[in-house]
Amino acid sequence: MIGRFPPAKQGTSGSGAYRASSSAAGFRCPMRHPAMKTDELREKYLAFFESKGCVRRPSDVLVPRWDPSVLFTPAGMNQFKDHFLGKVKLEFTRATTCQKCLRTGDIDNVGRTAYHHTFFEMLGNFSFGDYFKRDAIHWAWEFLTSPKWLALPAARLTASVYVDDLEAAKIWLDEIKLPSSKVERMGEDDNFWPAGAPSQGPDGVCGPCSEVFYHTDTGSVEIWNLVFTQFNRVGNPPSNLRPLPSKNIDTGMGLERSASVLQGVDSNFHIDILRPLVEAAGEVCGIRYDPTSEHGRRLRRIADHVRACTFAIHEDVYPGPKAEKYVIKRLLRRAVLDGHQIGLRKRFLHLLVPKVVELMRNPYPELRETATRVAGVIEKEESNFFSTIDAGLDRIERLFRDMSKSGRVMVAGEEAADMYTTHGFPPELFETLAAEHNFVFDWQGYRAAMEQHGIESGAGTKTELFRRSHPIDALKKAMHGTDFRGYETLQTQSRVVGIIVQDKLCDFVDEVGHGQPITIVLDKTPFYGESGGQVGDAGELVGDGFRFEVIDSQRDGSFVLHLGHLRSGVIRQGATVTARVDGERRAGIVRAHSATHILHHALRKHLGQHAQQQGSKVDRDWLRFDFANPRPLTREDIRSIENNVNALITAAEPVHWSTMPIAEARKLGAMMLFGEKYPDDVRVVAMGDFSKELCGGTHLANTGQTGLFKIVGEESVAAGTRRITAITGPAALVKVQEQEEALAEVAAILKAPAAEIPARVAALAKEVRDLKKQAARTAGGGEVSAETLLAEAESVAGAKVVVAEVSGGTPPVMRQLIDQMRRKGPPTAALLASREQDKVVLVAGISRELEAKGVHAGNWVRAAAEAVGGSGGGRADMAQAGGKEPDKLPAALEKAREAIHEQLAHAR
RNA sequence: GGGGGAUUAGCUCAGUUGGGAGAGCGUCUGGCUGGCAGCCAGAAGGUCAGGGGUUCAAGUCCCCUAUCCUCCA
Repeated sequence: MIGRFPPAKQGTSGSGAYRASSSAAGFRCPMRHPAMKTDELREKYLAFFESKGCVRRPSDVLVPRWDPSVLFTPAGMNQFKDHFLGKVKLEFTRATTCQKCLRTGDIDNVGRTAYHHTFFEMLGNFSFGDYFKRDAIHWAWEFLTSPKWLALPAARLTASVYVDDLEAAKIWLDEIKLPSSKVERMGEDDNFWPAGAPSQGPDGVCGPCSEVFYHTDTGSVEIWNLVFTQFNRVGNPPSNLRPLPSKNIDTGMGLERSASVLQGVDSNFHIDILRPLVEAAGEVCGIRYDPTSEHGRRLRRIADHVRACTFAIHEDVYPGPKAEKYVIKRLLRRAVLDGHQIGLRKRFLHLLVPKVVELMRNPYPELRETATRVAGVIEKEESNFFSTIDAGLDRIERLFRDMSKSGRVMVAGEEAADMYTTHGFPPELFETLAAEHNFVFDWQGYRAAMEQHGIESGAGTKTELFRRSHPIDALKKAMHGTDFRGYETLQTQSRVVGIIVQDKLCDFVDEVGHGQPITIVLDKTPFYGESGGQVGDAGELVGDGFRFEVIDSQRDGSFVLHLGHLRSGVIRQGATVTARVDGERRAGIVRAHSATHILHHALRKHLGQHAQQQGSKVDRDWLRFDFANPRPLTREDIRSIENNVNALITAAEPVHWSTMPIAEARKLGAMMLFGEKYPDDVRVVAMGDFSKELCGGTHLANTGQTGLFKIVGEESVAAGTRRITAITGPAALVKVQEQEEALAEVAAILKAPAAEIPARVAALAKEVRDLKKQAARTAGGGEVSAETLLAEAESVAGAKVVVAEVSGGTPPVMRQLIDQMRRKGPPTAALLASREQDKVVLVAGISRELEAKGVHAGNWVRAAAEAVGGSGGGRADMAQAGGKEPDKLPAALEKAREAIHEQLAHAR
């Protein structure tokens, strides 16, 4: 895009208002007022569109777990997908946001160009069937040029429109009064969303767009993209663009780009919220930031990546081997590698986290709350990466030695690719090391090998880009959701508003004994749909002449889905039912859920505030809780955490809950997870004065109702994350009783009191070990010794020859005997054999002198083994064989004598 | 989701067509010795991740499982 227009010099004689400032490098045009801060730009934008009736919405999370089609939020419109698709009942029809985004498509350009980032912020305004092209264009123009807002000189601005979008062109020309030379018409590859959609697809919602450019003396910057989604594409051209009944506006204005224009700097990395970070990166790397140097590029990359990772880790996305976690790991390692190539040999990246937090504190004050943990996670990953490099260095040293030995001068691309894919060793570093040893590095071969690796890894599973439509969508248009009454009651009188069988809405079901569960939606319900880790309720729906058994409850948005089976009668749309939750089951779930909160508190008290929840699952008197901790818990840790939880249960602290605006909950210090997007009003569950958590789940009235809490497992789920499994109430009691029972059985077997069992078992284990050793020492050694065997030896050609059966001789014993004979005297050749059930074992050994003469123990023992239906082999001085016919052992020994005579006769 | 690799003494690791489980550091014992990883001698310590298979014979080859590392999507 850069440079598509000639510099906008029309109508000026190249002087006055456009004179580039010569004082500060990078300042291309003089500002009429002090350069606008990025924070101010962000706020002005949102305020401006609020004044146009848009609802100001907070940024969605960076990692939208609710949206399986993306790993990270890629654009401002992402949180409004369902709004655009008409899938939800709208609470507002126009909105404005500043959205944090992360994209890795252009990752290789980051640092090299002025405008590429992985992490960035996007200003946007959105219309869902409300205002359209005229307002969108007029407002964009007003915001950019009005003295009250950005006050950019109109002469510096141009627009582009889609070639067939006469409507947009007309607005720019006739209403905004841009000269026709400043309105460029572009094809579908540039000015259509999705790019190339009319001819290439995909089918679905699409539309032309219009971009606004700002021109400096050296080039132009695209600062705003207005997308007019007005068509539904159906099939191939021609006439495949059907007008949508409801037209939408989706706009995006890059915050960093726009700030760079307002601040008159030549790169996004030089605006007020980024340049200090780039310079801080220079500081921790011990160099001064020079924008034009190779190191300058590296510092910009470090700044970009550390910003991205800080936000992602803030939302609990730790570096790891899968999906979004892997993206973060790669970003971190790239940044660390840049530091390494600048010359750093120790951890440094984590030192930049405070700077990120400081520069972003106005829009994202919550970063402060996790800064320590974020820095810790980054430091850990840095240190892992350095270990990876160290381990790789050993391997590479070995490779270099081999290469020198064999006279090779080029590091093969395959070797480099193997070092990278198997051991994580970066090729850039490999190349540097190779150069130091005067080896050539084969980049071409490396790339080819990596491409091959990509093919072999396969495409994996393709993520579903568009969620398939669901019958629930029809309900979503009609009502906001199911009214959940399960906090106060376990039984309601409800009305059936939806019956879904195999993904289709039905009017009634009368088939009793159907296989697949069917789904019932009610207007109100006491059933808790699975969410927040708590499993769904079970129970029954009973109405006039029918009974429906609910085996599970799920949630879809704000709807509760009752899954189960019709047991009798006919269930109809509109029928009145008594919805009744299985109270005993729910009670167990509630005990486990409240215990989870108590456990969370105890973990943080005992291990430190970093031990934050990473995920949980709550079932009937059973819970699984994942939390951040760098090392396994000791038995003492577990014991004292368990004690702490049980003490808080015994204290019988009251449990209260209330709903309040999220800001108020934050003020109260309620524990919240930053990877979640919370509604405007949140539910806060408080226990005594020790725990306050945002939580939608169901809880006890008093912690004492938990009964007993018992930890039954502690394990690792990922680097830096541990998992505790625990049980509560009756289940905990049963478990303890079972263990008591098992212990009693063991005590009975040992005939020892329970308390003495450990000592008794230890003594038994030692005894077994000692007996085994003794047995090994005495086996076969009882009757025979090296001396007795030698005494019976015959002399052949100056050598002693021993061929004998050693009853009960195991291979180690026979080897030892042969060793003793060889050490004792003259050159000796010995072959010993023993029977072992239906097998024969043969061991042969010869003195070095005989080996030097060409006698071979392996050949010898093989010759003998053949006589007992086996084979064998080994080294020249010691070999081993086996056979399967013990009866023929005497013949084998005879054969052995012949064979050794033969060999000695031919000895050199 | 897929590819590659690892798992051997308390720790770091070696173990090469399948044939006697090793080194360095650490520990213990004895001796020598004024230093910063002091030196010498000796010893203890292993279900070669677990399970199955091939073989006369498996740390080594094949299959499965677990855990970890690593790359790709």
